[in-house]
Amino acid sequence: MAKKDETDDVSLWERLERPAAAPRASLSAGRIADVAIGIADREGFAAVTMRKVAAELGVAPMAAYRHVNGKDELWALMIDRVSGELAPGDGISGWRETLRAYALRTREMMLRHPWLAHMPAPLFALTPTRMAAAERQLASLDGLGLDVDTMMAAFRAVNAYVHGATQSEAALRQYMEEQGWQSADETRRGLAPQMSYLMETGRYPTYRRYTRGAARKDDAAWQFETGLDCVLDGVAGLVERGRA
Amino acid sequence: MAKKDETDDVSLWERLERPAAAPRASLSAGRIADVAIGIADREGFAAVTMRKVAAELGVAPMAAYRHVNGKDELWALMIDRVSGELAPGDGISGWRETLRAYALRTREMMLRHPWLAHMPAPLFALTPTRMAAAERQLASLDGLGLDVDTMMAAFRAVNAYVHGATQSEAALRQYMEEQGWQSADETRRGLAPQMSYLMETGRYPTYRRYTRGAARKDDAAWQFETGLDCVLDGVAGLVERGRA
DNA sequence: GCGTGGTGTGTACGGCGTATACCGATCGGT
DNA sequence: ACCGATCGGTATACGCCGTACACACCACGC
Repeated sequence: MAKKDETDDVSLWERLERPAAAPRASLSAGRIADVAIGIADREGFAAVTMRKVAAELGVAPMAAYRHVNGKDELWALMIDRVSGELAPGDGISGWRETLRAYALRTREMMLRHPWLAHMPAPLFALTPTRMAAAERQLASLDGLGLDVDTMMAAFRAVNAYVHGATQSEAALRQYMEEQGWQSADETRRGLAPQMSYLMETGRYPTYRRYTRGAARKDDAAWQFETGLDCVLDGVAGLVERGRA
Repeated sequence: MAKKDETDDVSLWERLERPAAAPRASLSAGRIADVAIGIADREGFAAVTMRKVAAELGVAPMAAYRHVNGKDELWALMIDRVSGELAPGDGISGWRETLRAYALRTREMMLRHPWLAHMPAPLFALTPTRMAAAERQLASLDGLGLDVDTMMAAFRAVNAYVHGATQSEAALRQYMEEQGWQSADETRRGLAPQMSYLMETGRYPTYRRYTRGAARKDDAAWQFETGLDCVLDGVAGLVERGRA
């Protein structure tokens, strides 16, 4: 009965909040997730293997399955753990400041853990730590005269932008690391063989003008914040119209 | 010499544009990619296997490797093929109409092919068909008084939003399909065990209010377009300031 | 007629996720 | 103080995966 069936039936998160349940265990879902996060940070998403996690814990490959139902659940745990880095400090007030702070911290988190870009997206919604972040952002939009649908749409718009923008930035960084490229120039040199064929077709004149003449081409933070402020300006419009 | 080394050295895209190179082959990179896309559409991202693709082509597992360097290259091909569905029809004019049309079509494309959400992001940048879409969107922002950096930032902002928003929508749909849930109500019922524990903690009052009282909770198109118009409003601000 | 090179095949290797059966230690009830 | 139940970790095994490598075939230019 007890634990095995519990692992099947009860929500992962409910199980997690009963630390007293297993005092004589050397493993725990938290330790497993931490080791997995370490591997992912150091060696990339694909290197996270049930067997490698177990090895790093000095334990047989199957041992982890007593605490985690499978790889999917491990992923959910990794996301939840790492999302603890999201909560911004005190002293922020107002919806714009709140959403902006979360956006910046989300970007930092995803750049610190580039493997997040590979995670199946639905997992992102349902972990408790992520829900807490969502709650705080939603609450900052409360009381401005918006209906709940519009509040949620605004929240989602900002977060969709942040995820989309940071995913491509993180994935590029990770790709650079895999290839051993250290700088933007080195990357351009590495990508040149692929790129030059495309550019020489003459089909992409505007794009070409950008690669030649842009001043902020390598300033990822500027690009991110410029886009972010666009989205926040749009939300501000929504808020004004809602207030009226 | 010839083909094997060529497969290693020359860009995939350059190879593709020489159809005359191999007249007596029964396979081709295009056919392989099409079959792979079919499998991904029907059975999901994880079901795309070199072996399964080969089987569907009635060919030995290793045969595909004569035309495609490995699974990564197959992915790039799949993305490029499917991106042909992006180009919007005629009769659109102005940056806002152009960006909006691409956004809507990108969403439709990603919902038609939910496996796109699982693709490593850098591949998205460098395929010829995607570059063509980028070029057309960038060109629509040209001549408005924006510098190239700002043009690119605006383009990226819209596309980041579109990808982020549609990824989570597509991933949710795919998850529903995996679970056999057909409707929004069925999904809520299926998610309830996970959800109710979280909600009953009382930590997410605003979120709870949304799940109870929202009118457009299941209108994904409305949510997408509301967010999209936010972002476009933000870009409009950028354009106005650039014009001044 | 014959080498040559492009195309598909067969075999094999190492790694993966995980089902299943197992074993010793520990605990609750008596 | 005992004893079954249960829990944490183990050992073994299966069927899949991507792909390296050596080989067989066939069409062609000479």
